[in-house]
Amino acid sequence: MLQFDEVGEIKKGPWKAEEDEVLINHVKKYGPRDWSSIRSKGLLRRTGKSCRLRWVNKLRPDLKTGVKFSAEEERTVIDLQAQFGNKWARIATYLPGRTDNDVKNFWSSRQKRLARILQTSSASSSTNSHKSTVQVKAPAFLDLSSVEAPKFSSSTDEDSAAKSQACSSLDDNDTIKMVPFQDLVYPSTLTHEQNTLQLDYDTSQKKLFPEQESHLSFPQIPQLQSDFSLALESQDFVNRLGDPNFLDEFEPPCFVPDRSCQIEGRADSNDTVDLDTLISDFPPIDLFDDIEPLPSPSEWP
DNA sequence: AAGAGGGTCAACCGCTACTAC
DNA sequence: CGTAGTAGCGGTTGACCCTCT
Repeated sequence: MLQFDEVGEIKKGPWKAEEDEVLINHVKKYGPRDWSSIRSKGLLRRTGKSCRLRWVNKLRPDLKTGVKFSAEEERTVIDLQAQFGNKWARIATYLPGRTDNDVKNFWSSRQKRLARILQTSSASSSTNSHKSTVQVKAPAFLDLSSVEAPKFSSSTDEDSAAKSQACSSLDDNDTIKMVPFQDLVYPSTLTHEQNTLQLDYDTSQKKLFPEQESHLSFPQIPQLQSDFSLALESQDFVNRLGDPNFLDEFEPPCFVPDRSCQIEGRADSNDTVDLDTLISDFPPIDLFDDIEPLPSPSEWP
């Protein structure tokens, strides 16, 4: 329903096609400026602010309207948000066709989703003191015998160092390399039987990562998953998931389930988390905290 | 089929920065 | 330098749509 300012007859609410047309004509004539003159000339009963917003967010000719954020764009936003914070307008300058409003809405949705998932996860594990178990059902073609259990059950400095670099990622040649990643919690044991990987977590291991105590409940798999998420964005990588020898490229404790795998978290509950959901929901907000800052905008291609 | 819940999007509001006088 | 007007930005809200139960 349209609203009117009692004093100035300011029109609010959704824009009509006729109003858009007037606005577009004004911009064609004078350029994207003098927004308040639109009202003073009696062309529209909208404030200058409202006109500017409408142009910037909806009428600009170069906008990607109705197109979802690509994986590349999502990565860019996550990356730049880690670097710049909530500077949506600045971030939007790196994304052709996207407005600050688009970026803001994307981020806000993502935050809500993450919050909801983490809330659910912590609720599901809150009744369990020190143990949680995650099972990964791998597709038949994966040879789980090639997966070795990590040896992270003690808390020596050596292991701690190993943990800090125990996250795999892809280099330019799509091969796996180890990179520092401190946000992971590793299973105390990893066993496999037929087509199921079982990861047991001893959540009492607070000594190693006291600052990560909040992560020592269920969502360990999402944290591992963040790495898969990065990896799976390489199409070639995805294609090779069907290769029976694929896992041979991985070093323990890394394993890469197929997208169709189901991951079950059993922290005193029977939660089932769909892998695709996890992939789309991660990497976590702080995933990029430990990587080097991006080059300055002038250095961008 | 209907209601609830969640996600997305457009638009507004309040504040700050900038600019002209 | 101070002030008023304007532009721009980030946060928030509400409507609408879709999915699930």
